[in-house]
Amino acid sequence: MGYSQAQKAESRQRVVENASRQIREHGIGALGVADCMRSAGLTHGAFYGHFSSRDALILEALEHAVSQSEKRIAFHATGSGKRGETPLQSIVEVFLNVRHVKNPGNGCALCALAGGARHANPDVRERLTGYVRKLASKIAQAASSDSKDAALGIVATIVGAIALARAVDDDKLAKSILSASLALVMRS
Amino acid sequence: MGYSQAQKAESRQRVVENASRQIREHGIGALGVADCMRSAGLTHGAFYGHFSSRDALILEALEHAVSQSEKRIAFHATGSGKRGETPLQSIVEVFLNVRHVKNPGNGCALCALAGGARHANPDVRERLTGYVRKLASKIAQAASSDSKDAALGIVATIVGAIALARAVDDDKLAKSILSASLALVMRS
DNA sequence: TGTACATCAGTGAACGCGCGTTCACTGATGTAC
DNA sequence: TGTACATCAGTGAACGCGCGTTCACTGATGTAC
Repeated sequence: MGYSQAQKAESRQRVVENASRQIREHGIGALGVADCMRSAGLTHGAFYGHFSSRDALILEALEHAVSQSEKRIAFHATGSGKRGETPLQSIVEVFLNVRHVKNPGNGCALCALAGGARHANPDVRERLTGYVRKLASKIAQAASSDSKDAALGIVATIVGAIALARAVDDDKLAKSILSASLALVMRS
Repeated sequence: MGYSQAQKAESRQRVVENASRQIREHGIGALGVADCMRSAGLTHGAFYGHFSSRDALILEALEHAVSQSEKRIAFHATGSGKRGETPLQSIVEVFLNVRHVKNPGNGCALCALAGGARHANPDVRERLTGYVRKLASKIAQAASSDSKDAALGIVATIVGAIALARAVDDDKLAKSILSASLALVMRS
């Protein structure tokens, strides 16, 4: 039907963004070629004009999600949160809140994918590992007194709290998990 | 070829046990009907003589894994660990060790499945939610001074630490995650 | 500026494969006489 | 105790469906003259 080169770039962008949201929302395994093309207003046949394989899209979608998460953390790590909060509290509360639990598609890629990462491509694991390191480093920086290693414990608590809060079928329990985890992290 | 009733019960048991290991090792989505029958020395056609559907087996396999995990916790919660350890440390170290990270198939069902639970059946989520509550209660009991709510933070840290240590593609980083998480939990 | 044509983004049908499920069949088990 | 037969655990072929991938085709874009 005729499409300009600019439109192709936009299509591709839309597919990657939708896929990035979808892998966080429903998991990597749930990402279907036909689905993600349809959600971008295209038919599945056009897929291989944009990506060499489903795995290639997954890697791009992951990269999109992770780099978006990293940027968000870098922003909040400046301590530009509400007044009266420590930098550590400011950064931790970006993760440990009900909105984040309810919206995995726009949330932290690690929280959404950590549980299934060991069944994923080496490439996927590598990218997530890099993100773990960066996140720990930002948190160590915000806590200033802690070593980078100690920050890994905070990362683990955050990831576990979000995974559990999403797994559980009781909203009240989910909230308790969030607040208990926040308290545990801040008391350390 | 002729099989006794006793043999049928044994077959069923073998299938459930293998499936229980497999969902923890490779995820619920990776459990194939033909695979799990083959691993029990049978062909796929016999499956529906034992279970009404794949989902029914998944639920039984989960039940097997969870109740096994619960029993193990109940045992360690008696404080029968090594001398010189607090009951809390004794129970937490059942989870936070390298052997557990390397052997998901024999490990804690929650640590293995929490990440993917929100994509699972309501039945699966319900069973895991019950396990979260029981685990928190046992940990609160071991820590004695803490409220049951505070124990949820410890559960989150444990689940996150194991998920991360398994996700990451660097063994040294995995060990750091474990020790940092143990330190965080014990310092609380 | 206008015309001819090559390019290429997207379409939609088709292929191959794996997987959950069904089913007709087999043959030892174990009960009835 | 021995024989006849119904039961039923397990076999293996087949079905239907979804999904990743391929491909011949379409028609507007945008370049060459």
